[in-house]
Amino acid sequence: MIPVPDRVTVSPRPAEEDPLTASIRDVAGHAGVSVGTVSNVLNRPEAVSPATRERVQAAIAALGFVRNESARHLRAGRSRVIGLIVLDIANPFFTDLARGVEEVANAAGLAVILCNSDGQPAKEAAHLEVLTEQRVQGVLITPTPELSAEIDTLRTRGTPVVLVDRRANGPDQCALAVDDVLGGRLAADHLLEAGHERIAFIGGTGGLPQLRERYEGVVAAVRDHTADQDALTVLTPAGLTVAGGREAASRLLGLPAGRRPTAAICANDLLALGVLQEMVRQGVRVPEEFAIVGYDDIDYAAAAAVPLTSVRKPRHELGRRAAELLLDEAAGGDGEHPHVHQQLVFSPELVVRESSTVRHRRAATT
Amino acid sequence: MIPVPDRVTVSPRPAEEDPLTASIRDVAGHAGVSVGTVSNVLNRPEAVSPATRERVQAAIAALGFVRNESARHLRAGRSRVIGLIVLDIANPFFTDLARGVEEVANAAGLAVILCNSDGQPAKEAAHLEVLTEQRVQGVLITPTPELSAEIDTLRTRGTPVVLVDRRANGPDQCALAVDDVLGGRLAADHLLEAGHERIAFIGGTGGLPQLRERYEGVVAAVRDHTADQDALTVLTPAGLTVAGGREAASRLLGLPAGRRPTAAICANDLLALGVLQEMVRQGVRVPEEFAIVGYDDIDYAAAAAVPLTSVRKPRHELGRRAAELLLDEAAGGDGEHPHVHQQLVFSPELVVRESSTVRHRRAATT
DNA sequence: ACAGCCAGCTGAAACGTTTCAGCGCTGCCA
DNA sequence: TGGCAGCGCTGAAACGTTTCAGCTGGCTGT
Repeated sequence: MIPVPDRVTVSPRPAEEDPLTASIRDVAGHAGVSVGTVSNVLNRPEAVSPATRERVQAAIAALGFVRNESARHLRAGRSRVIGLIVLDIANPFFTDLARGVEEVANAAGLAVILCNSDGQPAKEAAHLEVLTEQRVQGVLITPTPELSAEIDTLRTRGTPVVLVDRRANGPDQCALAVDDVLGGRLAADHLLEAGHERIAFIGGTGGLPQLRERYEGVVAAVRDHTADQDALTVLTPAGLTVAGGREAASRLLGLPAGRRPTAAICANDLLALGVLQEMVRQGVRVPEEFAIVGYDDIDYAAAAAVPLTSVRKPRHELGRRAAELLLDEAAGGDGEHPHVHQQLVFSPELVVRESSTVRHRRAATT
Repeated sequence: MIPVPDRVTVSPRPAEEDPLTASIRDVAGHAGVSVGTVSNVLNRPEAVSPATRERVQAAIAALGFVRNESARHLRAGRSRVIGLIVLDIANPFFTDLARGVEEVANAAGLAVILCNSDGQPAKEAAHLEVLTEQRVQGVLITPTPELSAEIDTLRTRGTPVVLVDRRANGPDQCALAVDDVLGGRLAADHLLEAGHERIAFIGGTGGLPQLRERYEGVVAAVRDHTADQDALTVLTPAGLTVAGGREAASRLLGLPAGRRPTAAICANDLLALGVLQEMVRQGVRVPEEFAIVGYDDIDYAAAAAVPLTSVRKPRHELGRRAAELLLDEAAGGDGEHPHVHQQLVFSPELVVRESSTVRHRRAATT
């Protein structure tokens, strides 16, 4: 025998409406309708008669009611948030990318949780954990070198994950990459054609696949051009930062003049800025005595001591398209067609500025 | 007569555990305990016997269970997210600030939703609305010029709002500001003492209070130094960006040589970089023919064509302290003392580099 | 006149947690 | 030996939504 209360009072909160956090129930009470009707006004206004609708809207305004997303999400099963994990929030490449993501997400009514992994797998994992707890609709990530198990875990839970500036391992996931082999080749060809015979690649050969690709492109171009084994010097900086570039440059300057490269290709623009800064500080004239090519073409590349030649990536577009793919995957397609995983590869383009050209061939700055 | 079902089945989900989204109930079933016990393992592990605890933890691992933050928040009444709204995500000043915020928030187990208002009140309002719906624990904001009504609304709801890089209107709220009058004065004094008699202030006199303060500091310093009414020229750039700086510089160069300033104080470093870039492009030597002082001392200031003299603000520290104040306010104090609203004012400091000094007085670059 | 239908609304279940009253058991003390 | 405290656990309410079956009353068509 199940005991049944003879009368159930459904008003645990005081009749007095609490202005701090009015709920849909308070609105219903205030407007003299049921909670279901208030919900309809919010989500399917056309299903409610104009008179009632106005009454409810007046109550909403009077009480300052704002939907509780957590409750909404709990019931509806899907949240209105996406996550974005980048490698270095201080790198303008990623803020430009983030801007593109935010534009698309906001237009779709979604909030973006922007996380910074600083290239550390532990931080990345911690952020993924938080995003999982938040049950985000999807995650955009520029991952650390090893694709972590956490990413797969998230995907098996059914949360879409789109890789950004990184190739997918297989066809079962969306990814947006840039053809960095081409990028490296463009940079090297440019320097080799200008007559440089010894080139440095600053960025190392391991670590991030994006960097390895750039290195491979450089190697291929150099090999096509010369048989000299010493034509290419590789330096691995401490970090992909301005400071890392400065330190690499001073190492270059420590080489005996005969073996010292006359130009450097840097794995990103921050490194290039650091190299430039150190060269100028040591009295080395750029580009006359030393040419520099950067990568990413961040806005500061054009504003540098000597405007930097750089390999441009469509960072804003990368962000926008990534967000669009994520939303499409999260929605299961666009209504007509089911979602199909795409692996997009963008082509970079070389932007020639003064840092790699003799003054009389000076290019117009952007 | 209320109809009563003769038997209520409480198992709407299949007995088969769904690996996609195991709930606390699935874990309880798997471990042979009640949901309350699972919750205790998660939140008060010391209240559960070791044997049971291990059994539950094994079930959690086996099912890949991850807490649902929405449900947790709904019940507990407080979310584990804070919001940060900045004026320009592309400005490194704000990313450094964001980094400081994230450090503190992550250490406290909170996620940060980073929003970009782009200086537009409408975007700011939209972001505040989303953050309200998310029931964030608090909001850090560098607001657009007019403190919007939405901010007050949020505060009356009981959500802490801390103003960042902005003075509070009254003592009833936390705010962290920088003494920008002092900053403007430092910059102007530096140039005046170096012998400059005509100075430009690039940044306008209205708009953001931070900029107005910088302007006031400059005005005060100039007035202390000379009675010449024409000693100060004010330019209002289209935006606080590199492009805005370039455009302002070309306007300066359009002035008749006799009235043209010999130095500029820029309201931020992006403007200063733009001015520098345009000057160099037009063949004006910096600092010999034209001196430049920036503001914020972002990392790129030191890496510029001519390393920029700039007014340094403690951006990382600003972010950290802001987050700490917000957390303290959200927690209602530190346990011993109740929260007291604080209005912190940081002092900026002038970092002299080459852009404002003749070469032989060259300062060491950072 | 009556069946049938529809628009417009109500009321309750369900989402996944946390919290808390309460229950049974063990061991201690009087 | 009986009472009682405390440990470890259970079970259900509650958080604020959305969703959906179902109710009511007015209108239409025959």
